[in-house]
Amino acid sequence: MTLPNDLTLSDRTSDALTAAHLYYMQDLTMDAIAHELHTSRSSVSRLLSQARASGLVDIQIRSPLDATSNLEKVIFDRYHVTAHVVPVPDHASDVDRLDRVALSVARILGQYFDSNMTMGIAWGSTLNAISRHVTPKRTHNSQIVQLNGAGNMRTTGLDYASEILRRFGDAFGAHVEQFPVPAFFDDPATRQAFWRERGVIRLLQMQGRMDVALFGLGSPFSDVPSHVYAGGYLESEDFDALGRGGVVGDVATVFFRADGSTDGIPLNERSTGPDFAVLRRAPRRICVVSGSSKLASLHGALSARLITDLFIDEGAAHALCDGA
Amino acid sequence: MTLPNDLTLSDRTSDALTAAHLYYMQDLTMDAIAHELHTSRSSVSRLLSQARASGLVDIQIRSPLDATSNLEKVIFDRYHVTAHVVPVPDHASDVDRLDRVALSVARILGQYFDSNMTMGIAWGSTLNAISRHVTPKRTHNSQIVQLNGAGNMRTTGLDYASEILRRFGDAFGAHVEQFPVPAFFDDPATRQAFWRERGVIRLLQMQGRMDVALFGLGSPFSDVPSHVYAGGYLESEDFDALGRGGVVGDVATVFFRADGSTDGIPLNERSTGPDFAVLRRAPRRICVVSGSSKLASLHGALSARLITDLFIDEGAAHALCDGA
DNA sequence: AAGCTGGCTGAACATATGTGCAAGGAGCGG
DNA sequence: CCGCTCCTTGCACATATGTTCAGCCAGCTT
Repeated sequence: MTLPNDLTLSDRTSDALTAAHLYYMQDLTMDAIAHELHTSRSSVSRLLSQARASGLVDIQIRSPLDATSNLEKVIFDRYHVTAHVVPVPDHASDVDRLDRVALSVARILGQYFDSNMTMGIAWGSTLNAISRHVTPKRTHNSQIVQLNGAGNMRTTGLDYASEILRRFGDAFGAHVEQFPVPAFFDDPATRQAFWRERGVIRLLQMQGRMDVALFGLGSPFSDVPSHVYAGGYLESEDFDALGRGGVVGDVATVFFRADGSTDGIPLNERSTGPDFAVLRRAPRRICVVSGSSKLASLHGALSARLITDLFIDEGAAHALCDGA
Repeated sequence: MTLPNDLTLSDRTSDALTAAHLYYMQDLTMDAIAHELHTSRSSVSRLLSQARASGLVDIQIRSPLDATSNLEKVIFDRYHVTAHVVPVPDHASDVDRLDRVALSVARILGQYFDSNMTMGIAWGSTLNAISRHVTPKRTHNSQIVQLNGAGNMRTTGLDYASEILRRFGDAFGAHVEQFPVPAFFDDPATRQAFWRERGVIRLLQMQGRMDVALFGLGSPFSDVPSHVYAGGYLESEDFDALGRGGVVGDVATVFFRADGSTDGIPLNERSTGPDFAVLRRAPRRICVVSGSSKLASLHGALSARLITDLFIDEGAAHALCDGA
């Protein structure tokens, strides 16, 4: 029994690691582990929880060809996008769907993000849900950058967006770069002026260097409007203009039509989200969708080639495949 | 006995995959999953067992720096070998140790072996124990090749060795190449003759192309003699000769001294195991050791530079570090 | 068709695991 | 030194999971 307390790791983490090894690699019962670690069974249970929650234990599903993979294959063939279909029962509510897709994304995200990488992150109910579950993974010299501003007439949006960003930053040990601007400027000229600020330029350059982008979809005219549309960011006249312009959705507050085009949509001139050309520079662009109400929006985003990896609930995936 | 799963996946496997996803990715309880899959909770329990046993679910421990890693670091610094120290309680019996180390190796082996690879495998109690637990992993165009013959005066050894090989082959979907010769020829000349046979040459060439070699250690003069020394492979005169020659152990029935040298050991002329020069050609050479009685043998194997990756129980690891 | 076999199922039971809670201990500021 | 907070622990109980067993069904033989 050596007790040398080494500088690197706390006793607790070390015990958690040993416990995890004994439990997952050697199939001991918690009782047996408790005995080996000279502690109580409950403590072992807690150690293991911690080990899982802190990402010490990494559980993956190796999917050779599963039920959902038929859908995944169809989607790939049709849209050239790597799909991850999340099984969800038909009767699940929209909130359920969102939560369950988000949990799956949160669990798997570590496989996409690593040291020395930059990840761009949007905000909204989808990202919020994901952020609450991200499985931690230690990385070095990596960065999280906010894709679009979150302020509006009533709030700076900092509380909401920065909380989301912070959760990702904590989980990956990454530096977080916030974007403290409103979601939309009132005047396009203000935006242009801002965009000449050195601090802003630095952030935009960072967006240009993204390795991974993570975003949900906005869907203005569906039964379940997204955060942007319900949060007081848009005036009713803006809303009307979107309708007239044939807009079907947005990614990071940049709006697009069914064919994926963004030109001539006035609101985009005032938006702080990244031009799609910038977004498309990221080699991996992960889009998370739950609920069939976002289908029109999804079609648009696919046309705009915004997506390389799609996480989607089973129902919506079916709708996507059947629909077109 | 047939493994039909090609394009279509059996319902059962498909369900297992879905269940695994729901259980491990979405944290549903088995009860909830049973409900979604329209089956009973017990069936879900069984599905999940199957999913784990068949390698559909892959659980890894991401070890940043754990308790055992002190030892691992010391071993690396001193011997330039990547060590995996398996935690085992001090009071564990030798059988326990072997089993637990073997289980750990079996679980992690899939990380070393992949499609289009060739793995060389020895036989003995260690390999036998490992073979009983290998976690399956689907690979293509990969091969398992037997390192040394297993026959002796009484038996062809095929039952024993081929059973071990078969288990690995099944687990990885790999082609198995057996080596149907005795462990030791009676006359060196017979061996030389055999080695000119085309079939044997093919097998030896295969050994020369190994990507991974997996072996335990023999230890002739310890309290717990290894399979080779107790199985009727050696005459007592052979045994005496080993003692006089300063032999401390063997790998795949090729004997070596404390300094790692093999020259001038008569028995090696009759052995069917691979020359160490051949063995060392494999980029990864995984040695599995349990129990401190193999320490002398281990030192010799380290001197001979036979090992790149070492799996060892905690007690033996301590002894290794304290000893020298 | 009857009889057999082997594999699968869910109910009931046996274990194993998760959690609320009260108690104890370390750190800290009076 | 006290009294406070915050964190940890193990117990006891509540849940969740694993396993046994009898019954069922499909496929096959007679």
